[in-house]
This record gives sequence, structure tokens and C-alpha cells, in this order.
Amino acid sequence: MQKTGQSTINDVARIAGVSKKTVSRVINRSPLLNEDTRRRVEEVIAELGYIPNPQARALALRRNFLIGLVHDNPNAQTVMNVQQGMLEALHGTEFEMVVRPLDRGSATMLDDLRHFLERQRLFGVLLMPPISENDSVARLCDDIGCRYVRMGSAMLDDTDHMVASNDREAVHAAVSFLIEQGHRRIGLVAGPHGFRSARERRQGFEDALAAAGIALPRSMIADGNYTFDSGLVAAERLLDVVPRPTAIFSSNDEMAAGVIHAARQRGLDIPRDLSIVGFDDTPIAAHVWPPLTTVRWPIASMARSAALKLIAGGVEQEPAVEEPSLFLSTLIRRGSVAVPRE
Amino acid sequence: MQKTGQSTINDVARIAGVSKKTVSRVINRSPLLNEDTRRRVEEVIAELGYIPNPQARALALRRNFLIGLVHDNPNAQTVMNVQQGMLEALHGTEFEMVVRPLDRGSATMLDDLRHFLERQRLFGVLLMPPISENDSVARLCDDIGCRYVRMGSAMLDDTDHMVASNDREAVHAAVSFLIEQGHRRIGLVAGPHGFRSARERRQGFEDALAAAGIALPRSMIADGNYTFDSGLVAAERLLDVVPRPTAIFSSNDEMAAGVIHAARQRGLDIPRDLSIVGFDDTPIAAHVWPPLTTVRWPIASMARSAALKLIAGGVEQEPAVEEPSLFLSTLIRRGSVAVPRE
DNA sequence: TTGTAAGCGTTATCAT
DNA sequence: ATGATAACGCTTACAA
Repeated sequence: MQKTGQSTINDVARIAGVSKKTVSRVINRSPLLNEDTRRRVEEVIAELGYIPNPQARALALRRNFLIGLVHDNPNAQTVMNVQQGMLEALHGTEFEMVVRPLDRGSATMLDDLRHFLERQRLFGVLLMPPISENDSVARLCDDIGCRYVRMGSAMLDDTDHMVASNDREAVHAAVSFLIEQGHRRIGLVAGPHGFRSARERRQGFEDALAAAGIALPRSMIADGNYTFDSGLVAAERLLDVVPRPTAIFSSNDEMAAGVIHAARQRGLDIPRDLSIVGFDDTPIAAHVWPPLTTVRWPIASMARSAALKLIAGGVEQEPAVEEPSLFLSTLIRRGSVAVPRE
Repeated sequence: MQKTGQSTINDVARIAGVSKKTVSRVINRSPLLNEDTRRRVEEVIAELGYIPNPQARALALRRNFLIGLVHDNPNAQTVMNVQQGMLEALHGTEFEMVVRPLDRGSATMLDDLRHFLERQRLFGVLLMPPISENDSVARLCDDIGCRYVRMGSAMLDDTDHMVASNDREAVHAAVSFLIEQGHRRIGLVAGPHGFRSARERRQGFEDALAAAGIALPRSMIADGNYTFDSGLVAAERLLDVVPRPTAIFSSNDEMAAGVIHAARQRGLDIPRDLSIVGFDDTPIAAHVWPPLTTVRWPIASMARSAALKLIAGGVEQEPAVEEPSLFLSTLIRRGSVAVPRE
């Protein structure tokens, strides 16, 4: 009587001549099962093309086979890379990805998240920065009993609940490269307060200058908020300083694109008059002129690992010891850096 | 005995002194209900903070409260805009968005989709181009009994199942603008075969030239596939033609960025030596140098309307007569167009 | 207008 | 190692 070829556990049980529970055991890979029985049931399952109904499972298990992606990220490319990595991990599994943007500024943010998690009874959530940097969010997940993994630019949690990049060191290396080229007056376009990544990158910048014994006047630091426009404005301030910086490190690519515009509006040639280094390696980096030297962090891989940590062991609670938690960023050298003219 | 404050329909029924079914009727806004009873039940619901369990509803209704986003789109920004529009429509409803990328090239694409829709028993799906242009996909949804709305660059379906932009006319207008500026040798970087949008845009291009009585030699058309690199290659071919085109219309912004690179590599000044018009108005358009004149289509609004069509009337089958189906694109004038020199 | 009983398709409990 | 029976929380007949 199945209308759409949707056979149920009952069909399988009847045809295989066993009880529903036995079929259920096969599905859930219960260890205490006769090999013969298992094989027989599996044959029937294959024959019928039977697929367990996720809705029924969700009801009985009080847990949905959904992985949430919680974010409040202004950068489209970053979010897409994360989605791509997650979906790679989820592909071929019984899990689906449901996306949930949240307003981190809102007073009800935590309540919104709680409602979302409780109502949907998510299997787990992947927390993207900057929301992931909020400890009360992690605590909330713990309280509710929802698995979570946080993405971030520093290890904020144990390896079961965190995948992190090494922004500080990566920026240190990038700025050291600038110094090796001969630059001494290097400006920083910093990211927004409240972003851990902004802090990490700024510290990496300061580390590099300190390691080279270069003083860092306050005038060489301008604040931005990760947008193109803010990068443009920050660059204008930096380029007003006399003597002008010969290089600028921008805490992300989008602001770096703004820096390029600002420089070009003043008739400055890049990289002859001004070297620029960005961070992220979004497509924009390769597509501006000149192509931007920048730091690439393996965001899709991080998201993939995060998702794998989440679903490791399926319904059982095995920890995912295999997945890495720390990811290394690398400097991508393109055309926006040269030795200073003077 | 509710552990986490999760009260059920039984709790509500007991406290309100009615049967489950009555509570269910309140939840589902059944018309045949005593006003007093309804109010009383609603009070208890509010008091308890009761929220119907979506998993149980899904099982009983054989339909999940999930809206799928099905896409195989290379452009991150486009996908994100669609997601944003969808989520706007879904916000505050009982629906969640689940994202499902599909490989349109794969032989199993249709089967993959069928499995996805049947297993998850989605409430509905939003089909993005170019997958939305595939009629068998729409037919599949019909067969399965899954609501769908297609997004595209031309009306491929009735207004209940389609939201479309007017690419052809928009490009016609954009290229006419070029002609008004005095351009006569205008090159086209076409989009990939198999994309309806590519065809529409190309036709708009041809329309404009025809309307102005300008001949279109084959050499003024170069194929691309919507990527930066393909735009660069196509531009090189176009710029090799003697006499050189004074303007190029690129079927999307990313390829237009490639055109800019190609021009710059030859030492051409934009817009003095070459005017360029793109399509999409992705962030890249405003961030390249010079800022790109381009066609903006209201993608988020389209996705929002599409989602609203999908969920209109909730579980009941009311058609969404209110939501528009045709969306107009507009030309955004920036710095990449000037009058030709000669 | 409201209630009762029987599902929806799975898993958990507790036997055997 | 397997099975009968009762959940899981809601909806849909069908009565009353």
C-alpha cells in the first residue's frame, strides 16, 4: 500500500521475517546482532530501497538530523566557503545543513539562539566568528545539550569544540615579509573592536614590528570595520601622515581594496609608491589591480573539520580525535608588494 | 515532568481542561471553534510558553517545515543574496532554510534531488538558476508533490512558480547607453551556453545594436563562462581585433573584472581607451578600479518574494497572489564608461 | 463545537 | 540475540 515507493520499517520487518526492533538495530548498527540476521535484513533493505524516515527518527530520538550554521558575518565569501566546507562533510550522510543568521548586536540574540536550538532540536551547530567568540553562546549550547564547534582565530575552547586559525602568527609573517623588502614605515588598517580576529591580526602586526625593532607611532594605526569604505577612509588618514608610509597592512582584503582606491585617487602607483598586504584571500584579492598579496586561511577546510567533529560517531558520542583543530594560514605573494622607492 | 520547560500539547490540554484535538485546532487556526475555548487555550499556551514540536508535526503531517534552497551557482555573492532574501521571508515563521547544492552536470542530479525532497519531505524548494531553467526539475517537484518556485532571467513558468528578472531588456538599455555615448564598435563577452541568463543578455545586446542599425561582426563576440579568467581571455581576443572595440559589454561583473585586467595589461586606460559595462552589481563592481558601470538586478527581493510564494497560506493551499513575479533591473552608472576618443 | 481512538514511522524498555 | 509493547507529540478520521 505504499504510494510513492516509500517503504517503512514495517515492510522490511515483515519481508525479512523479523521484528521492527531488529531492523532498527540493523539501521543503527547495534553490535549485538547475529551476522546472518543482519545480512538478511540488509538484503531486504537494499531490495526495497528502504530509507528510514528522518522525521520519525527525529521524534523518537528527540534529536533532528540537522546541523545548524549560526553566523552574523558580513562577508559573503567567507560564509559561502564555510557552507561549502560543511556541506562537503555532510555529503553522503543523513545530515542536512540549516542556516541561521543572528544579530549579535541584538539584546535577544541569546534567546533567539536558544529558541532555535530547542525547537529544531538540532544535532549540532557550527558557530562562525564573531558570534563564536561569545562564551555565553557556547555555554548556552552546553546547557541545552546541543553539540557545537566554534570557528575562530585563536583557540578559545578545547579541541572538541574548536577549530582555529593562527592569525597572529600569519600576520607576523606577512609583515615580516614587508620588512624584509625594506619597508620601515608600515601602516595598519585594523579591524573592528569586538572581533577577536581583529585583535589577533593587530597583535601579529605589532609582534613583527617589535621583532624588527621598529617603532610604531600611533599615527600608523587606523581603525576600520572590515568594509571597503572603512578601508578607504582609514587609508586616507594613513596617507596624510608625513612622511607617508611606504606600505600598509590591511586586516582584511575588502578594506585592502579600499586602500587601493584611496591610493589610486591620490595618483599613487601600487606597488611602486605603496605596497599593500591584505588578509583572507577572497576572490577580490586576485581580481583587483594589481593582484593583492594577502594571507590565505583555509576556511573551507576548517568548516569541514568542524562539521566532521560535530557528526563524528553519528548518534553515539564518540569524540572526533582525528580531526585537526589548528589550521595554518599562508602568505600568498602577488603583485601589490615591492621594495620601497626611497 | 517536563525536564527542559518543553511543555507538550497534552500539558496544554490538561490545564485548559480540553482535549488535545481542541488544542490542535487552536494551533492550526481551525475556523470551527468556540471563541471562548480558543481564548482560554491561547492563554494557557502563552502561560506555558508552549511551542508545538516541529518533529511531531512533520511526522503527522508527512511534511517538514523546511524550505530548501537548491542551487549549483558558481557565484558566492549571488547565492548569499538569495539566502538573505529567503531568510528575510522566513524570519518569524515556523520555517527554516536548508541548503542543498547540486551538480547540474552530474547524471544523477535528478535522482539526488528526488531523494532529497522525498526523504526530507520538504515543504517547498526555491530553485536557483541555472538549475531552475531545467524543466524536468520542475516536473519532478510536481510529481513528488513538493511546492517549488523557480528564479530565472525569463518567465519560464506561471506566476505561482516563477520569479523572473528582465535581463534582455536591461541589457538592451545598458548597451543603448553605450551607443548614446557614441560607441559603435562594441564587443560582447557572452556567458556560458546552457545558461538562460547568458542567452537573454546576449539577445538584449543584439537587440540594442539592431535597434541602432549597427552591424555585429562575429569577431565582436567572445564566449566566457562567468569566471574572471574566462573574461580575461575573452577580452584578449576582443582587443586583438583591428580596429579595436571602444567598448565591451560583459555578461557579468566577474568577467568584467577580467576584462579590466586584460585592458590594463595592454596599457589601456579605462574608460578613456575602453568603456566597460558589467552585469550583476556584485560588490566587486564597486571595488574594482575604475568602479564598474553595471546592471543591478534585485536578487534578494526576488528570493524573498519566491519564499513568500512558497509559504503563503501556511499549510493551507492558498496561492500567493500578492507577490510580484517580474522584477526590473536597472543600470548603475559608475566610472567605467566614457565617450570614445576617436 | 468538541472529544475519542487510531495512526504517522521510528526507538526505548524490558522481557525472553 | 530477538521481540512485544509502549512511548515520542502531533493530526486525521469519525463520533458524539
